[in-house]
Amino acid sequence: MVVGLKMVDSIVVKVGSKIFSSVSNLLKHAAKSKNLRHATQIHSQIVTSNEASLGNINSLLWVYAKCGSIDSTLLLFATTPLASSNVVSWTTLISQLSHSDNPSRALTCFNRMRRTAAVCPNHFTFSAVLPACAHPPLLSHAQQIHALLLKHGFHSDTFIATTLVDTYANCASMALAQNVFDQMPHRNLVSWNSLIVGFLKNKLYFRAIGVLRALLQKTELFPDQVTFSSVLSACAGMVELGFGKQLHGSVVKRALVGFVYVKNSLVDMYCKCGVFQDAAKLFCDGGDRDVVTWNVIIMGCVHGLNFEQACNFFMDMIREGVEPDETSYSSLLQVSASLAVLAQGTLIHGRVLKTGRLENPCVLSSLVTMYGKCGSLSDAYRVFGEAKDRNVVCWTAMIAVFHQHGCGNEAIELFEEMLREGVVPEYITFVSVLSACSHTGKVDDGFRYFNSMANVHCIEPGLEHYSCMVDLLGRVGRLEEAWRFIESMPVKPDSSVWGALLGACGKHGNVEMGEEVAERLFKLEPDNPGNYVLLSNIYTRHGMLEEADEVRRLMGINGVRKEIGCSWIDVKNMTFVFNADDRSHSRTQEIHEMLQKLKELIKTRGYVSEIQFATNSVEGSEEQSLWCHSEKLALAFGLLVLPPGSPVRIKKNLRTCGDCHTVMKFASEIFQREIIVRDINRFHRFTNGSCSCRDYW
DNA sequence: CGTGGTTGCC
Repeated sequence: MVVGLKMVDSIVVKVGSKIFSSVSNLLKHAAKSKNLRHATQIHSQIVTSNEASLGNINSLLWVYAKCGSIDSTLLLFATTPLASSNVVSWTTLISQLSHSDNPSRALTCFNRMRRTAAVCPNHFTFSAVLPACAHPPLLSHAQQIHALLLKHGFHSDTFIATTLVDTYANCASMALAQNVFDQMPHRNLVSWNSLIVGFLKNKLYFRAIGVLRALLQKTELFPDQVTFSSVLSACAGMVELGFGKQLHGSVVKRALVGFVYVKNSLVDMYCKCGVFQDAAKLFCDGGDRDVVTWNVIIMGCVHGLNFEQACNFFMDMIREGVEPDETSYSSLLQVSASLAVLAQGTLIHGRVLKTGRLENPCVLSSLVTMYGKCGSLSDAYRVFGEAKDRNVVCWTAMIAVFHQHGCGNEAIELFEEMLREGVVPEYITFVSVLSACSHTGKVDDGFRYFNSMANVHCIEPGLEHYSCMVDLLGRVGRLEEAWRFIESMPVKPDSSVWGALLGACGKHGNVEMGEEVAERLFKLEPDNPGNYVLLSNIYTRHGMLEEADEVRRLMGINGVRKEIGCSWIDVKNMTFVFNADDRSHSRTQEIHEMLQKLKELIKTRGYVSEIQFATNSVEGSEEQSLWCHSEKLALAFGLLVLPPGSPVRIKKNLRTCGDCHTVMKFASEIFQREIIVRDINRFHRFTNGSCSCRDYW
């Protein structure tokens, strides 16, 4: 805090209780406190007292850099001719620009320095400018600077060559990085670590481990905490528990577990490898923890679907006085989304706003997804629409939300808008877009987008995309084409691809193909009850009851059980859970009376029970078993206890059944209620007798 | 040179 500025012969300033008598001390203090106001005061004093020596100007440039004020730096530079002929001044400017939001200005400056000012770069200049090209689109600039530093003879400088390895790695050019590394006459541990980190950043985990092996075999160097936190991260990426445990041993032996970076990597490695107990043991070892340690363990819970435990850790974290950061909020939003608890999600949204964290792209995308998964399309779209910066993940999230809510056309329109805005789509974006095409029956558009993946966007389609295409063809009944499409795939079809085709066979009642596809699926995933149910339903619909029974027997032989249908509904602050055939609720009597009344009402309007959905029931009692489905029980309860006119929100653990879907449509009209059913993969919003999914799910 | 992170088909 500047208490007073007093001019004597030289500058004397009282800062707090300390007296500073030289410009250089003043500047040091300003740099340390990052006080921009203080710096500008010194600036004007330097100018008025004629102390604008090159040394002072360069120090001041450095202080402005510390304060992060690019405008001040540029102004000082422009108004001081002395600086424009000095390599230190230029280097300070370039370094600051390299680390700014728009690093390409550092390159412009670098070129101006050489061409216009004819100042020769030194090795500080090279290490300042290289980070400015550390992005894939700027690879050619990195190569130009590489050529230049070869000309200046700096390539054998260990520090510069290491910076170059890092730069090429950040340009996603590991071949070039490796080449520079191989030609280095001397390598220190930082050089080795840079190469490891490079492979790590480019997800070439196996190569990162390979570099560690070479480091151990070929050199006398000792890997340090940076080495270990990086290779552990590679193990986490590979889900390689065996080697990860070995590394843990080395970490203990070398007494590096006290470094919080190393510990965090270890905890994360155990979480990602699915051994949460080992992660928790390490987490609780009494050593240092920081916000990342907490985030890692919280994400570990989310990964293991232990949502309640994730919330408990989050509360412990706050109790221990650790301030949650963007990652913490993003994880908690994922919890709210997974549990579809809108109230909790909204609470976190408020907290995010209060702490000014909506700018963060991860938080933003998680928030959009949370509202989507909690059933509020309008809130998701509002958050998306009001966002300032939207990256491809955020767009992808919104596209997916539209799709989950049955708005396939809107999803596709949004994708087109995204392309018009110049946002580059990625792998997952196409999963949602192709699914949207499938659900809206847009076969030609689907193929156009599918082909554009490789041809326009350089994305190799994966199994997820192939499944979408099979679904796309299968849904509109082009089953033979779908089969041929599978045969033409360059990769081996997996259960998701065959599963899409079996679903289509079910929808279109193709017994022969269904049998053939189901046989493959029974081999690929004998434990998945869905395939048995689908085939059995195909048989039932064709009156092939013996064959249907045979499939049920096969299920028994293979020890596969159909998951019990379960629906739940929130009333005030209580959650009421209904299993199929549930008679445990105290108001069961009223619930069944309500259902009986509903059945009679809708029968007069043309409802015929769709008994093919009555699986697992004794012949003759199919209709009765249909009316004991969990979502119907939850609906009846909701109609009984919720105030008239308020929406009925039901969540279900499985796909909703066709008969229930029909009943919900009728009920929404008769009771003039909005009924929202979230099943395992989408939302059904019933209003006035129709569903948002347009009966296509 | 270093830990954690957002989005998905069915």
